[in-house]
Amino acid sequence: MEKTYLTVEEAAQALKLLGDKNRLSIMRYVSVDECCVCELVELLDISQPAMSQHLRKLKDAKLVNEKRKGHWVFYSINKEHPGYTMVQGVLASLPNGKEDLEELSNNNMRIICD
Amino acid sequence: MEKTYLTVEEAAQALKLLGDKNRLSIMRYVSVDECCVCELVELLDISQPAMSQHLRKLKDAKLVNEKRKGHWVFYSINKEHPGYTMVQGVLASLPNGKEDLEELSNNNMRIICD
DNA sequence: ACCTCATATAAGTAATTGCTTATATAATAA
DNA sequence: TTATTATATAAGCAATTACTTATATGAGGT
Repeated sequence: MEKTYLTVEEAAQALKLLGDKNRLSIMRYVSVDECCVCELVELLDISQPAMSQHLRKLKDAKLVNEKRKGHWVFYSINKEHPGYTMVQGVLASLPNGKEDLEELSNNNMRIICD
Repeated sequence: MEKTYLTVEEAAQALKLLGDKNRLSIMRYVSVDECCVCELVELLDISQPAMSQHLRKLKDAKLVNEKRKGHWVFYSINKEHPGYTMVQGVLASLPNGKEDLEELSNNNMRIICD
């Protein structure tokens, strides 16, 4: 596996997006499992439009994938992004989002959206 | 060596600073060797006040150290920063700044400032 | 067709950003 | 002291940011 580099511009563009605590948390969660918008709203405690706007930025930068399932739209980390390795490195220095997602499950809050 | 985590806020603050191509390049250079302001101005081709302002932000966040030597002020990466490991991970996905610094040396441009 | 739910978009706004130009400070040399 | 050099700071400004509220879209159920 050959090591490939990002340009400074590419890296800076991705890092700028990660340099917001809400978006960084979104990445933390969608790197564990795909999440629907309402789950992320629940986890981060921000408004639905604010969440939608953050997700659009991440999607425009191709850092996340979008997938519709009926009413819901699920987002997941894009492992094909050239900066994926860098992003994973960043996320590795943060506590894993898995616990928070499991807590959502335990409270039967995954995909409630009511 | 126990693994320690950053908070999302701590990481986001550091990443926001890295999310600018000029500051990211500064970090790229000062991680290789300590650099004086005029060298960084030469390397990045931005104005001296703009450089000074970027350095102040990095210094305020303690991502870099400052050291005076006569006329010159040298900056170097702060290995004691809690986010140092994360920063190194980010820089590892970029081409090393060493070549550019060596080119400066070859052109006898290190600490000219004239 | 209509209603509801999940999500997206639009428009407006206050705060922040990264620059510019001009000036101040700090260190050394004459 | 005065001059020179390296760097920092101040003030101003256009662009960008992250939110808000209001409205639109898209999918499913009745």
